[in-house]
Amino acid sequence: MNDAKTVLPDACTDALTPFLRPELFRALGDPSRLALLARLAATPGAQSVTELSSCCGVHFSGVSRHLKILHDAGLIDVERQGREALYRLDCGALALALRGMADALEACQASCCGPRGAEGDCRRA
Amino acid sequence: MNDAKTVLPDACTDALTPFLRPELFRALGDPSRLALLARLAATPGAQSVTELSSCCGVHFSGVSRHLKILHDAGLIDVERQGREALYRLDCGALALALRGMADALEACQASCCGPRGAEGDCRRA
DNA sequence: GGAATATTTGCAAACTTGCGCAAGTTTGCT
DNA sequence: AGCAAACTTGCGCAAGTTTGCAAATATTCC
Repeated sequence: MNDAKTVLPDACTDALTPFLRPELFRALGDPSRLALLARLAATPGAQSVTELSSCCGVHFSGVSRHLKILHDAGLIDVERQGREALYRLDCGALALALRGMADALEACQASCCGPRGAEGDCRRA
Repeated sequence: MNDAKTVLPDACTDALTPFLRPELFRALGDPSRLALLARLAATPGAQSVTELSSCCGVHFSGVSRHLKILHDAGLIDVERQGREALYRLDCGALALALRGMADALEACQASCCGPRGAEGDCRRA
């Protein structure tokens, strides 16, 4: 085994790093929050906390907290209207985060393995 | 306020659901595990637990556990070789999961908002 | 002002997670 | 067989999460 593996310090890692956001994935890592996102995605227009409470079997106070977490992660927008808080999915932000990471990863693989899949090819053993 | 919001039961949700995997995002929701993934992505070839231990300041027993979590989520492959366990990123699986969710989300938005951005348009308030 | 509605927040209970250490397992080497 | 190397797993601890209930905080409507 090579005693000094070549860890590329270059473009590869630099491009990937900004997409490695634990809080974002943590926000996505809970069933109730995923249900909320699905509901937000599947319903036209913005929805209130009480409306959203019906989608996962969680008390509305819990839903309020979940929505805050999603909002803090930049995944949903709030608009206060009277005594309601209307939430809507920021589809673009989420899609960008996910695709950005996918793209960066693949670029990384491509760059570290070399174009001809030589020597230490990472792709499909 | 409409008392009965139209929650689309159709293609939209059905296409999104398979990508809503909490364990997957949970696996991605930890800094040490993200560091491991970055390392795996930036280094050609497979790497052993001990090698990987140097990338996040975590005891190798912890790294072993992290790798198991990533593996269970389908993000990395293991190959046992003698007394070593060689891990490599399953870049395709990860990229597919991320892009799949991004695509499904956007399809969802497009379908639930109608093509002309009528009435309850979800896109950019 | 007072009642009703909508949401947030404090609190406590149950549970999960991340961590290091030590012990166990498997494999290779002499 | 004996020993070392590489990894996994059980244990305990500290810290963090999720959840419901109840109280606090707006906001609207008489």
